[in-house]
Amino acid sequence: MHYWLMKSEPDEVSIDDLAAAPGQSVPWFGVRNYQARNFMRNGMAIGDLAFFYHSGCAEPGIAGICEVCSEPYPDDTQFAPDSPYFDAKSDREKPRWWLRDVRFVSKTRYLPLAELRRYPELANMRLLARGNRLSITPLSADEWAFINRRLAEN
DNA sequence: GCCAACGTTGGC
DNA sequence: GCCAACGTTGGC
Repeated sequence: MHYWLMKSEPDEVSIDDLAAAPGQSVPWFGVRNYQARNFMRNGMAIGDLAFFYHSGCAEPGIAGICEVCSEPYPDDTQFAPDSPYFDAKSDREKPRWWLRDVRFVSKTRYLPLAELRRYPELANMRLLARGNRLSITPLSADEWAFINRRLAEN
């Protein structure tokens, strides 16, 4: 079992959108970074849990929890010329970009990035590393447990 | 294989 | 809107 943090722009897919989706699950489309792709394709397993993080908004932070619920498969948007995620260099024989489906688990209290930064226990968290831009990052079991305790407060 | 230029991410 | 940091591209 591994733990993850997955960023989504709430304008595109928010935690509420995930909860309202058919089957309460969505394909995690649009990842165009090899490291993040490798985490999804090779690092994840069905049943892994992830924090659902809102980024690119006024106050970024953790908004809920989701669960990996499919094996990896090619991201369709890479083949759609009218999609912002279209990749002309990918082809169906050998797709570049892979994704998994994630399913809604719960909505949490909103835990802002600024609060995450205040906890010394999270000093080594990948998300908080200087200049980090990865949209999918792993968490240690300790980090996962610590954040869950903070979420249970208030 | 190096590295400069460029485009993108994402917090502020 | 700004800009620091990063990943990718492509010329050499």
